[in-house]
Amino acid sequence: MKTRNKKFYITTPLYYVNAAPHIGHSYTQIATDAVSRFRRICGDEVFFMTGTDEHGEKIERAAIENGFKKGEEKRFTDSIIPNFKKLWKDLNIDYDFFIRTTDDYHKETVKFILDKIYKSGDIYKGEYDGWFCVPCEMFWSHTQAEDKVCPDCKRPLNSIKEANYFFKLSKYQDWLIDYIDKNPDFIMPDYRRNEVVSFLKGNKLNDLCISRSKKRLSWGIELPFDKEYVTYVWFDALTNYISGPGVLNNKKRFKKLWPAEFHMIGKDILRHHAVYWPIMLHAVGIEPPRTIFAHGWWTTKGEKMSKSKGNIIDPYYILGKYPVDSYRYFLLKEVSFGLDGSFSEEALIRRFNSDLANDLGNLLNRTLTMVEKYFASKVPACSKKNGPCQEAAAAMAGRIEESMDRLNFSETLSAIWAFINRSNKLIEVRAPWKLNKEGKQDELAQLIYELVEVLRIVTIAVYPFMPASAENMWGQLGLKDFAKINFNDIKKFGLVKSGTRINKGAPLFPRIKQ
RNA sequence: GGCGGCGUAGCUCAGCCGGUUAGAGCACGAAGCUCAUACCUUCGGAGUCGUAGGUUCGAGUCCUACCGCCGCUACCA
Repeated sequence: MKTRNKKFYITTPLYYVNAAPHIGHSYTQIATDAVSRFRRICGDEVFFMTGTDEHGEKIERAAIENGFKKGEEKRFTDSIIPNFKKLWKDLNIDYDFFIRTTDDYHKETVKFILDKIYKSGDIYKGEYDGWFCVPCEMFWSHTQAEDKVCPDCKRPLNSIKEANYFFKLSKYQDWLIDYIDKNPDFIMPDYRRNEVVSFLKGNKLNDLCISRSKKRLSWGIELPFDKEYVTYVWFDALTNYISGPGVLNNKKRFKKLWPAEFHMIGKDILRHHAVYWPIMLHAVGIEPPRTIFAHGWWTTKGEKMSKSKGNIIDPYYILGKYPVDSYRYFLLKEVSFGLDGSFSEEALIRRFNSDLANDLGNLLNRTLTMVEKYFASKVPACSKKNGPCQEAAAAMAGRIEESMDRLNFSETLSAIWAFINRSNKLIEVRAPWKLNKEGKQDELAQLIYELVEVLRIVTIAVYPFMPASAENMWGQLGLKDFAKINFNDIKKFGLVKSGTRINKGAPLFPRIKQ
């Protein structure tokens, strides 16, 4: 187990704001939020940063398409940001800091880093050699355009040679291979690390073109050493991870937060994070982040989601039909984090009904009903406060800590559900309705008290995944100070005071009829 | 083509260094119970563990070949 009560810096990618957020964006956010909430209730000082990537050709073009004039790109991105922020709010994403690559301190940081690398000699002027599609105004590399036609529009390409600035990736290739070898947790899951390693060992790295001529693109951060160019968007965007905490403008905070514990990303942008980014940092003498975790994609009916196929899942469509926590739960439970998953409403409903309604919701409901019927809505007193339930809770706590360190959310949830199901079984075995009939009040009180405690514990355990439902449960149990819940209280038994008046409400997760 | 991975019950998957009758969840069938959201609990069925060989006293578990599927093989966010 990693030590707790520490700072914990975690990031999501900066989302490109040329289109509306989709299921993939929401997946990264929800996963990151679950980790952050877990760490917070463990006592860590969490800094969860997310934000938006706003420079580059595609933004410039999207601005024009949306009726903005050249030079008004920032107004365009300003108009898009609220869509993202609103979705994060609706998904209960509790981030600490929102960074935009158009923020001044960020732009200054990018220039500072570029300047530093330029002066150290790792950026040099060379010649970019590739293809250009005039109608699309798009650059394509030789490997992208093997047929010499535009991969987008299929029209013939023009060969282009242009002076540009390059960053010496190649110089640090051996260093990176060695670093990954010595830090096996740097890239997770391991099958992704293997891919990166085999790529690094099998190819001589080409230097990275980090400039774009203003003749074609002006919407970007100007190179500090040449006014004729702006910065390549990836170089710009990656820098956010250090500009946000304040490498330039808040050195104290930066010093405390860096290195980041996790960069959460989708598998499609692993290369940039696992190769370019650590080399950029190394070139300026900053150590790499601890772990880059690349998660998988959601497919529908076996197909990758894409705009052209028209099979993209809109998070708002789901939120319009199902509770937010059913969506959060589904995404984190359905697959082992890292692998691809198959998304469908049927699967979501199945999970909801069997796990949330039948197992958890029903356990809460039946327990509260018994407190109501047998003890006039007040939690009964009990004499014995340790036993099998406590042991089971402690075992669960260990499994949660272990699996959360590996970001294996589905395993964490399985551990919690084993505890829930154990409790449903306990009710069958002890048959409280029988105890009641037979007038065995002490035994009945003991059992009901244990069940209330179990639910208190479960509430804390599910909180990182389903914060809204946890708050609801906490309230129904008649407990106070929800904001102060603490993971360590999972390991303690007997915290609920006898006499606490429960506050039974509507079923937590009403079954969805198909 | 090269490197890596996968192919186990209807579905989704677990099976670590090879060792008693191959597991889980969901789905399905039966019984029990009544505190509960037609819920919960118990029991049950079915799998030649991709194919063919090999190593071994013994192989989903190691080796070889083949079939099928997937990922990576750079500068596009």
